[in-house]
Amino acid sequence: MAKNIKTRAEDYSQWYLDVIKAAQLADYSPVKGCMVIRPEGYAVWEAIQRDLDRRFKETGHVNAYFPLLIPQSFLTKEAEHIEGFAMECAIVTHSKLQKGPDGKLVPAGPLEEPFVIRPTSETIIGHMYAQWVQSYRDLPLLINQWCNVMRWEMRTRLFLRTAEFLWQEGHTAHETEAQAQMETLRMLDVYAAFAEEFLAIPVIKGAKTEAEKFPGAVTTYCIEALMQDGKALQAGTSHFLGQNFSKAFEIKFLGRDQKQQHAWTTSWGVSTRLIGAMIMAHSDDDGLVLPPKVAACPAVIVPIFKTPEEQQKVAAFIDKLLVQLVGEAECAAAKNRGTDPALLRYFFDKLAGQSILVDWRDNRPGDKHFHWEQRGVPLRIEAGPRDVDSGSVMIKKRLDRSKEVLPLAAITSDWLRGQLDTIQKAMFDKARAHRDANIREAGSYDELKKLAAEGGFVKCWFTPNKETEAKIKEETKATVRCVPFEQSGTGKDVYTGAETTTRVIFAQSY
RNA sequence: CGGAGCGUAGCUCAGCCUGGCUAGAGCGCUUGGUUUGGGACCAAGAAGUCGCAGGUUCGAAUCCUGUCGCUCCGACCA
Repeated sequence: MAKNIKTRAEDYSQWYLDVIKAAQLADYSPVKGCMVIRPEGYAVWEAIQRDLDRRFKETGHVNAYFPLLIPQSFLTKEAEHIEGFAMECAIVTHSKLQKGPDGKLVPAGPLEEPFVIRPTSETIIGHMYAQWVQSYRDLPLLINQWCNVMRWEMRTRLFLRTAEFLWQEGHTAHETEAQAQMETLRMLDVYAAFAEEFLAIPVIKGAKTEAEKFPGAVTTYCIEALMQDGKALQAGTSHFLGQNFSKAFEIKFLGRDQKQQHAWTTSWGVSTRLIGAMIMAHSDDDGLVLPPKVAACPAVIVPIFKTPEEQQKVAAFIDKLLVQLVGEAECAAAKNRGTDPALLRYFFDKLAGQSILVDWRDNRPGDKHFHWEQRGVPLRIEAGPRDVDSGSVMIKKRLDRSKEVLPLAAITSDWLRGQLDTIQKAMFDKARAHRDANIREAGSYDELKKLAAEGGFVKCWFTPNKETEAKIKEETKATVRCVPFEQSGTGKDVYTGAETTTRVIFAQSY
């Protein structure tokens, strides 16, 4: 039992923070609501970026960068958009600091037009697209950017909601409505596949209701995940923006019909919130559990020894093990990287940025056990004098705490890949089983109230409507997380009793 | 932004109510030694302008006012 982590049953919120702290994923910053993402945490973001970016390229997108500062006037061009974001904008109003009468620095050089720090980039990108799009031949325009954005949140939580966060935002412009619609759904599929295959988090795809959609969108689609405490978490969104932004920013082109028309645009994004989702979906009372594909270190080798003689003996044994896992060339290269000799890194998969660590630190084996366990490393390979004598190693799995003794010859790179794949799949299956066990149906409003209070996804017949949703939220704390794509049949609206063809998922959410 | 709680060493906290010696403990850290297959032990040592700013007082970690930050609950949101 980890002594620095509260259990989920004791205090779920504290558990979440303890896991982050124990794994050294992030730290608080001196600025309210902001966080420092530490190397262990940033490695998770890099893994996410690497895999998602590949998926974006595979769907024909290219990366670019648009500036942090947006002229304030841009925000006002789309009415719904400004209404949605006005309350959480940070504004830059001055260009310099000067010493005041009391010697303290005060802002000086007020700007003629204040800049808003991007809460999202639809406006500035719309402005640029208006210049870049002249003809139907310029379309589609498929651009993504990786950047930070700022939303002045009142209540923050590490990774799940911070004032500044990292994300990617894709912005596309199309010739026809159908093409933009198709793009919106295509990227939602990319997100869903990514969440399930890479983060091992099962998601439900669907549409947001009018009340929950992105300010300025015609339709917002989302992937919704269920956390271990029964709360839902929006893991990604994809917006069909119609012509709202192209009209606000004059993104016009000469069509095939020789007439000027407005482009159809989309935008879609996922953020560092995914790291929070991953933590809450998989971790346990002992700390972080990383899906193998996310882990920068998928396996750590822990030598066990007492005397210098034993250390030498074990070192020779581990050298053999490493040759089997990463090859001789990498073994030689690893020793010349100038990193901490007590914590050597051997690249296992350079493209995926994954390396195997060998923990030669002068700690006790028990310390190392907790160290790597709390950091979520999927596999531990232990080798001590007894193992050397028997020609075997001890394999310990983070996910289920299982132990297994295997002959040295069996521990090859293929074996490791196989193990990691198995663990990845087991993690997804486990999360899906939890999710499925927590989807329940409500036939009446009383039942919805009861089930929503218990947590989990609650399915029921319901025709979305802003006023009713607000009332239900007030009474149950639950909101419509999404209107799933799969729909069939009819039933009685859980609130009004009227016949409806729409089934939705309610849940309390993050 | 409303309600509640908390800010004292890197971490967890005691001391505050009832103001008064040089501000404490455990863990962690450093050094030395003994140890080492699931969070070792002994010894020595470093480390704090008691969140910050005012005020009351001969004297403030302690009382008062303000302010900032964190956590939880609510409203808002990726």
